[in-house]
Amino acid sequence: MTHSEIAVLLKERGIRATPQRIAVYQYLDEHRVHAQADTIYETVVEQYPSFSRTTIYNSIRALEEAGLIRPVIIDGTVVRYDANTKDHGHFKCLRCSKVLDVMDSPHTTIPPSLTDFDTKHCVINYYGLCPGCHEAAN
Amino acid sequence: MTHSEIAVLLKERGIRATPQRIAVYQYLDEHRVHAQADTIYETVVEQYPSFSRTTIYNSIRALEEAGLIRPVIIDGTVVRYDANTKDHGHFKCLRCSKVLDVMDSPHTTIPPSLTDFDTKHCVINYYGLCPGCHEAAN
DNA sequence: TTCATTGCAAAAGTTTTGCACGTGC
DNA sequence: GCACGTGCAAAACTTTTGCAATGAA
Repeated sequence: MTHSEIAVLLKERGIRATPQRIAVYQYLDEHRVHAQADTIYETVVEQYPSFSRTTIYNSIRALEEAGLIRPVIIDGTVVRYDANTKDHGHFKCLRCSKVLDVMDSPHTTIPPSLTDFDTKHCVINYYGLCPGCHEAAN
Repeated sequence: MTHSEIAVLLKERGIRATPQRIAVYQYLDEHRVHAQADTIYETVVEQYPSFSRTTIYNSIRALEEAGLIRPVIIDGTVVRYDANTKDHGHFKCLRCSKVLDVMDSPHTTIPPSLTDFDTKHCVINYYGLCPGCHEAAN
């Protein structure tokens, strides 16, 4: 996606299209690796040397509130981000720590115990060994 | 559970029964609130004033490796712990941040895209408003 | 007795905050 | 032009590490 296409997207969602927000969104859209804030920072700062970590966090929050990116909570202690906003699950390899998308995770129904709750969404995380690590472990 | 019952449990699982580990396990067993490390610390330090934060983290790791407690990853940036080791899901209220057990979450099957993976386990997290917060929001 | 565990202090890693300056619309 | 966003520095918060002293088995 070009900068101007992303700018249109941001304005459609009601947020200002600053170069920093565009760079963060572009990074996440092109690198589907579920990066954490500091990884995004290290890449985009090469392009915009004045970029600060504060701005990464600000931009992430703005994009998240606008519904353009989603947090991926699968690893204690860090929040990763994903530009894939379709409902999907994640797999985390317990050996190499890679986080992969699981696009065909089952559609779950709301369990009876949550009938009085206003459940907005549901996420499924899988943990185990990826094919490469599984082989290496033998 | 008494201290000596917990001591037996720890030894059965092959780890030393120190007073600190017993206190951490007892806290988690009695307070099913999915506490994070520092919350456990603040409570048990009243009982054992010499208790340090390092020991909380050490004890948690030992109990987790022994399979007596489980991490609950539902909230970015912090790891919570649960003495309920039966397979179950969690619900997080987006307003009051409370984390509740969901004992009747569906049993999910491994999706086709993970057939070459060695999937050890799977967790389901629900996000939304709890009954109290849902009512308060109207 | 012996080796695992504890507790202190210090550091590392991630995220937040306050405030002056800059900029998109 | 004005409100919103950025960038710096400093702080807050969670977790990890090194090491000497302690204690469970």
